[in-house]
Amino acid sequence: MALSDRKKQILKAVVDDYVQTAEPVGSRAVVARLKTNVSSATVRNEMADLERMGYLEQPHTSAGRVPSHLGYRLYVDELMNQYSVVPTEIDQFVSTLSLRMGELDRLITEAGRMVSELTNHPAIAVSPTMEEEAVRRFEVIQVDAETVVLVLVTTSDIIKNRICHLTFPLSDLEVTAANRALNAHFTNIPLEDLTDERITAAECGAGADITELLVAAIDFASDVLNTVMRRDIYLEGASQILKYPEFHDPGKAMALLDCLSDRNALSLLPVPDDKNPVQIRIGSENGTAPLDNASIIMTSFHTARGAKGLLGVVGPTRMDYAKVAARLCHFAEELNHLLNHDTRR
Amino acid sequence: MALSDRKKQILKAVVDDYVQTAEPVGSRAVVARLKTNVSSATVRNEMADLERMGYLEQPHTSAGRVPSHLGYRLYVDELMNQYSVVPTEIDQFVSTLSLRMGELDRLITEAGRMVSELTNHPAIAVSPTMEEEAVRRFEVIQVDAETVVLVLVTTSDIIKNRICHLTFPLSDLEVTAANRALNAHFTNIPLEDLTDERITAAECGAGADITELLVAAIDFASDVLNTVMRRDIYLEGASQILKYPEFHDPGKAMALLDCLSDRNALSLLPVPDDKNPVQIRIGSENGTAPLDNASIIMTSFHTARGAKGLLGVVGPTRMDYAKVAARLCHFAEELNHLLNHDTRR
DNA sequence: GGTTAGCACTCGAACTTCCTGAGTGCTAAA
DNA sequence: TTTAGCACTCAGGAAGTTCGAGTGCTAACC
Repeated sequence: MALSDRKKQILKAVVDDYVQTAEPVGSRAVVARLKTNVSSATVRNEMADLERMGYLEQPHTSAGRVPSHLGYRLYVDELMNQYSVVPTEIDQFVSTLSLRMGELDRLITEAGRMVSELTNHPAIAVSPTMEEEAVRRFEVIQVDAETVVLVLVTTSDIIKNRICHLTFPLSDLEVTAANRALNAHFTNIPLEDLTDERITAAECGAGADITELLVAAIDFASDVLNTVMRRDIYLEGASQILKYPEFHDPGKAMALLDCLSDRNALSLLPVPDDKNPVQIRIGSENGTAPLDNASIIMTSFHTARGAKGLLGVVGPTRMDYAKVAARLCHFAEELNHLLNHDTRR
Repeated sequence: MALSDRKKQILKAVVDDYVQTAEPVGSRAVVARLKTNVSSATVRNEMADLERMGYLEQPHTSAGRVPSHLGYRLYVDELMNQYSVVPTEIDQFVSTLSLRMGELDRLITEAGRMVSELTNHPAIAVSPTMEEEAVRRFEVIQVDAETVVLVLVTTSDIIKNRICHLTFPLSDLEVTAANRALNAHFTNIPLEDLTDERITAAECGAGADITELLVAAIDFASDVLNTVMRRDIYLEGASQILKYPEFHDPGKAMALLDCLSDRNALSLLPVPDDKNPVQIRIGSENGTAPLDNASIIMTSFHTARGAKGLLGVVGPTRMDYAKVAARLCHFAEELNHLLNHDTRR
């Protein structure tokens, strides 16, 4: 049973009005917002229909109507305006971020921070990962006799390092040997194959006593792969949620923030795919109590190596979906540009 | 004019009670908390004195008393109990953090996260820096023909890296030359001396066309030094503030969080020194409106190279100073241990 | 002198009651 | 099918009331 065009217009008007005012919308307000010359009584009848169909709700008899989750869903899927993004915001986003290129972790949190600032919502950022990650390149850098820095580059171009104090001084030769051994035996193999036997094997081939260094390096590598493959999730601009009257109740606000600050919050997020590059999850669709009055919009971005990260926002169900989704899309796009073309700076 | 011992005991009782209940404290509650057998009337007289002296305040005539900032100050300086920290908490702190050693940035935020969790307050963490920072060591690592990773270690052992795509392929020889040139000409000189003239000079000595690489490296170095010398400030567990009734008003909570999320929040923080390794700033002592009802406790930690970072918490003025300060001290101490002894893992 | 019992007084918090007005649903006419 | 009209509902605010925790003061007491 399809909705008449007028019903859709009325639903759209209700959502638009409610998003702006946060107050239940009455029939007169809808009339004021619509161009057509129908009376409020007509609108009332239509609204009663929409309520019966599940698109609107009434907080109490003598109040106006509020969109239901179903109403928002229809709005998001069919009705909402295209929103154009102000270029200055994009500029701001790009110029702030281009200062942080090269430090991937920081870039992600910084992107979250900007998104939060520019959308006025708390932002969620998830660091990019690939399904299978391995070490692509090892490097041992000697800082002083007993100190080295271990650097490794992963398959998806993430670079990590660790400073490492040894109990024995190392010669140049040993450093070179370690370098060769590490790159020969421990690159391009998956995490689970970084075993002790391999270390022994590598060591035999090296012809120098560098066990300590090798062990440290492999230890480091497995830490890194563990960390990298465990996607990190960042919540930025949490306090923004307090701007919205639906979260003025500190209990609700805390429940929301706590559940998103959790390291396992990832499982709560909708993940965009090729068919839906922007995922919108509304209220109870989130499937967990603290998020019942919240909506989440997520997009993805990817690094040059194809690792996929996520970027999104949380807000009240009464969220300006059009505006926020549009911005988010643009930001993700710009992030892709930054990550893929302009790698030097 | 010094306070009598009994007055001090009464003040202490008021603070202790108020910290626990968040309700103005009446004379009877004080009597119940004191061991001495004085009547509530006596306590009332003393409390009236304490109010006249500025240590207590009365929200309204028919209510109990609340400590003033001055009262908290005296409490903190002279009266509060020594608090002993539960070892399990320290264990938790240490074991979580030891997983993150070697990534300094992450370590700091993670430390903040733990502090916030274990104290139930939002935590502030400031990344360590030295007054003067320079590059101690450069390394150019070739990933493929046109791609290198630049790694540098700063004076205070911070390690940063950047991946760098060049327009020309590089030979092994050129990489070695660049390495040598960078370490010969650009280590141990302060940020402001990383000038173009030096690049030209270095290049002449190198005997190979590696300008592009050198420029990129120096560019990177100055970025890093800029970033590193600009102390970064992290606010973790922001939502904790909502636990406290004094910040149930979303406006106040937001004002507080916004002012601390700001990148320039550093100037608002008390900085511990040798004489006061734990700085406590109470309410209006903070000198800015959004922090009038908040107190800040800060301690410092330092890296092996002596760079000093900060770790602290924010809370309502009605904060359990004894408990929080004690924990914070222990955490900072453990962080020092981790950073200075146990660098390998 | 300091300490205490007793008492009148104060005033916020919580609970009523009342009123207002926005908004509804329904009916009957256009 | 639309509209005007009207009776009805009910949240939210204003005004009034009560309740009780807590005070300051006085006068007696040690």
